[in-house]
Amino acid sequence: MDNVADDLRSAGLRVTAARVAILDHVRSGNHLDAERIARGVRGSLGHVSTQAVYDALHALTKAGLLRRIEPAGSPARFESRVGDNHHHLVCRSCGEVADIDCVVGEAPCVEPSETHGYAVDEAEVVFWGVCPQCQAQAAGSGGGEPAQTESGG
Amino acid sequence: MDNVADDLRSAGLRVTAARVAILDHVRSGNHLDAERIARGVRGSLGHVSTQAVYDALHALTKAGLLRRIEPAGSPARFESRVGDNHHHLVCRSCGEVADIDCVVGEAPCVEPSETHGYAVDEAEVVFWGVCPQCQAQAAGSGGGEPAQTESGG
DNA sequence: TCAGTTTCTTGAATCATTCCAGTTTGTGGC
DNA sequence: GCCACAAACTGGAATGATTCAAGAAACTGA
Repeated sequence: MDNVADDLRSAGLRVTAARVAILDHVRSGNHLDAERIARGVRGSLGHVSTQAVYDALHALTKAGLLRRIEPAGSPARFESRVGDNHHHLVCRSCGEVADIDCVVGEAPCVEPSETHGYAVDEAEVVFWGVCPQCQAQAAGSGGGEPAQTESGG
Repeated sequence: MDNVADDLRSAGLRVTAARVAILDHVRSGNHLDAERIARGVRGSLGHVSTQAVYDALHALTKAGLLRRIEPAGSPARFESRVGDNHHHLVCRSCGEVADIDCVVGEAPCVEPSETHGYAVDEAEVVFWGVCPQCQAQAAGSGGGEPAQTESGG
């Protein structure tokens, strides 16, 4: 528990109950959105304002202790695995997010063929699919309705 | 111009002035957001409700005539290049989006190392950087403030 | 032209997130 | 342990993108 406080300190951030709880919460249950984090933190601290949660999340993200990911069509999520440029697997049905290690080592991902003059500093890869649970549910309900299946491309 | 109407028809959509104008507009100026599209369409048709624009964009996207992209932190954008699974280059400073052909052919992009049981059907790659214009501006203003530089990973 | 269905209009609502002003709390020095 | 300062938190309102709802208008095929 205390290493959380330590991490905050070494990142140059003040150690407050809210921040400790938030960081701890994100570390124990990864890829949570702001609301879920707020709820969890309130469960342990009693009361924390929404604003405090957003503020802390921004501070932690800026300090490099959290990483913010934002899959299309769902609110921002936060994860504690920072530093390695891993990628994500998002379920179209339930929105669940899973981590994936860099696809082919690392170089190919960050080396676009034409940069159009852009100064590229990061490559973000998101795989879209259906998670095992939703697959099972869809199969179990006789091929029901797996939320949205836009079949984009 | 009429091939737009044709495309609508062959996609099973009714041909209305709003839809023709919207599809035409997106094709001429790519990667536009809903508001910009609405403004442009109003410029040619006089008046179109915001709702009609969103509705048409959804219909066109669902029909496969448009593709919706949603870079983190900016409103949804629409592009007319569908079918090929190309990727995108997004400017951190101004939000501008550019197309990039698939990085390494196509296979590596859609083949994550571990799928965690997910049924993966699409890989989305977004390169983050700074566009030439914003680079020039930043250099011109003596290294000013290029919006946000979160230095994520 | 008629009927039926789809699409558009207007207005309000929703959701995630941010802004503001004032109070509280953590931190370092004494 | 106490003080002062800056950072963090509270409560409330606001913003921006998008969606919902109900009724009017337009498109399509007969």
